[in-house]
Amino acid sequence: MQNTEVGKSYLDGLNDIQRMAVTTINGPVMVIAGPGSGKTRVLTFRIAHLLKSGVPPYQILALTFTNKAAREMKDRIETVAGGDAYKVWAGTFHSIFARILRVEAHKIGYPNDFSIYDTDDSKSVIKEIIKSLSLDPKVYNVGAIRSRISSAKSNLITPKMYPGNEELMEQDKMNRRPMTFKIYEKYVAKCKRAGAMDFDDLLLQMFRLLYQNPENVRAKYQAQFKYLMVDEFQDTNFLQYEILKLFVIYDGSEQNVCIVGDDAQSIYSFRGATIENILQFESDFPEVKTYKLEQNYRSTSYIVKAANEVITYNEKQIKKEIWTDKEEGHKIKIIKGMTDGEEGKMVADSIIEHKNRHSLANKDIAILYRTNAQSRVFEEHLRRSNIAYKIYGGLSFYQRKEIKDMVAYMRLATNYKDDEALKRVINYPKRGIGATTITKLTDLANDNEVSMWQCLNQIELKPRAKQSVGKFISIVKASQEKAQTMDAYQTALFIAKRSGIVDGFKAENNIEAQNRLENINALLDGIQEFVEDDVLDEGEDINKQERTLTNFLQTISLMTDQDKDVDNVDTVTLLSVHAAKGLEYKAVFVVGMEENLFPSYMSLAAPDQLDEERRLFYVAITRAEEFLTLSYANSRYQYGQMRFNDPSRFLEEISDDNIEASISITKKPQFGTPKILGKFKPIGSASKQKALTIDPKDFKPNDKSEIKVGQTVLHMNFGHGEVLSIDARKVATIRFPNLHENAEKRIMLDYARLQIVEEN
DNA sequence: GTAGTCACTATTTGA
DNA sequence: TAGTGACTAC
Repeated sequence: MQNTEVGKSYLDGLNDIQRMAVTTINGPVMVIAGPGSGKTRVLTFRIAHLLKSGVPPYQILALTFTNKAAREMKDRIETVAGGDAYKVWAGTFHSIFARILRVEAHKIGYPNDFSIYDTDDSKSVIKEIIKSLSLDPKVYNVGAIRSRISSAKSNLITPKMYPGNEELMEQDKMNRRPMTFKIYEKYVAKCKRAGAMDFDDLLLQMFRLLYQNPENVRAKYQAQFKYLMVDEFQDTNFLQYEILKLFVIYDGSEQNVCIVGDDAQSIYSFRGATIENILQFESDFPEVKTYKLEQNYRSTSYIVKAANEVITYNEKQIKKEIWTDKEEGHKIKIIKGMTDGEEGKMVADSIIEHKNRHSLANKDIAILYRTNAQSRVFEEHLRRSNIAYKIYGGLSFYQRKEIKDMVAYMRLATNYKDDEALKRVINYPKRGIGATTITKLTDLANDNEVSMWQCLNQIELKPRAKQSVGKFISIVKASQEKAQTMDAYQTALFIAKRSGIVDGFKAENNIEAQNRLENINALLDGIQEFVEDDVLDEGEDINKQERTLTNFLQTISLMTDQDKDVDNVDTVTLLSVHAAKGLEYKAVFVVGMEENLFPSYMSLAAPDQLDEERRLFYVAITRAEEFLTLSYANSRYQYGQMRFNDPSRFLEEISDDNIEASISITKKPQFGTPKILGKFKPIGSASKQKALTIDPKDFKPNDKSEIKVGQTVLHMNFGHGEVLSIDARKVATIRFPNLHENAEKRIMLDYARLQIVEEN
């Protein structure tokens, strides 16, 4: 195809290197894209360019890591290319593969309606296995085993191969978990029996599907996907790369594959991502053309310089230096607090200052931290300063109990073998099926190596239990029938009623039940929307598959809370550095810049991991467009006790030229100062401060006997609240206006620490 | 079978 | 500290 035939206007906005990366569409291409270098632009324009060059959209496969990135890409392609751009196969690895597996799964022995097990489901399965093998659950830590299994899968090590791998076996022995291989074996068998795939399976089974079916499957998809693109390639693991190769490397392949990534932003090695893939790519595709995008369009020069300085401390890296032609801008600010509380206050104050002085909106501002647990202090001070904020991370909608319960019923309706779903709701709402019955059931299922559902009719039970089980069976059967005859919304509505979940909440009739009910309604609304989307037709996304219940379940299980629609409320954003990747803000606060925290203490021993922390810091600072503030505290509460940390080594890696002069870093820790925190604080100053902030040292809880109805009290976490009632068991209902609208909490006076602020 | 209590433990990131 | 899971008492 000649460029001249193609409308050129969209290429005009690109710099030379970007344009090369966009227009080199034949053969393998590698784009190393520094932060803010227009990576997404290149990807989308490249796809647009393919389309305009006459490539049919369904021949293009673009893989990303997050739904958000995929959606953004799709939206932008449509703007640039229009037409049937939505037919491009763009999505996350997991969602694209799930989509293919829905069609092909039966060829590798799974039902096409397979369930998708989330992390909780996997853990629950593993837990049961550990128990059944009579292993000590303290030694055999569920989380550790799960990640062990996950990484085995990601490296294509099957349960059969595992015991033969000396390195793995040796590691397990050292960790006193020599039976890990056995758990792995049972885990895989159990998931298979349940007709379920976990997240890793979506990749692994995709690989198996292609690998084992060279003629009738692999060839088909090789022929279909003529142009492949992978975003954030540095985050791919071994398995993902192997799948990519199955798509691209074969006799007669044109090898039109383009990977985009930045080794300096590789921050997911803990979950199996390996930079090796980038190096490997160069040797697997010797013809590769490499383009380095080094011009940064995002940040002002002090920030760019600081980023470059920091990253040079890492030894392993693809040589590159980002640069900008933007003005120098503002130097980087460093804030130091005595305590984490003070750090929070200072950051909140600084945010106000930024807003006033530089007329920034809330949404221009983000607070980035290493661990989600750090968000609390900042929430508190933002709330006190009346700054609207939102937090990424934490419990997402689909992780709420009532939602998971509903989803479990829906899963059973589409895949009766789904043991995890069955266990979740067999006695929910309570219908008198107790531990004894469930144990019998699991034992029988395990002994016969079938799903629990298949045993339901066969276990011998006392009449009462039998009746209860019968009730459950009839609910599920009825739901299954509905699922086959009605649409997803009708089915869900039916389940909500027939299961008794809705009635249960209605009967409870308190605020919490009310909330849960609302959540269920929100879920139902969501399903309805999902169903009706179909009617709109000429839709936008490729996930416009049939609007079945199965597909709805798939969509939500692959969704994360970062996929929540970003509503247009003007709020400050609080999020972990990991979650911030790919985002940008005018003003960024990177907080908790302390040794043992950032870098995390888990990383200090291993140089590799320390490098990853540094890349993480690199990602953090390059999120900032104009203002970058780094903060730390001399002491902070961690795990319920006061800890003292040195300022982060990363702070010293930025040269003074780029840092605002007024504050210099205390290089030596000052252990002496905060030792006797709060003990001798004059009483007068306490009341003055308390309206703005709760410092632990100003918090003087009253005895539970003094708490009375009508008082205004102060709670360390929830702030001010009004005591509405106290019942006989000394449980107080307190309304905390600061939490969210009319949030009422039931607080046990025996345990809570409350300070009386006003008598009434 | 359930609710309530107690003790323990985990402390990183997330699809 | 807070969240969870096991245990105990009804």
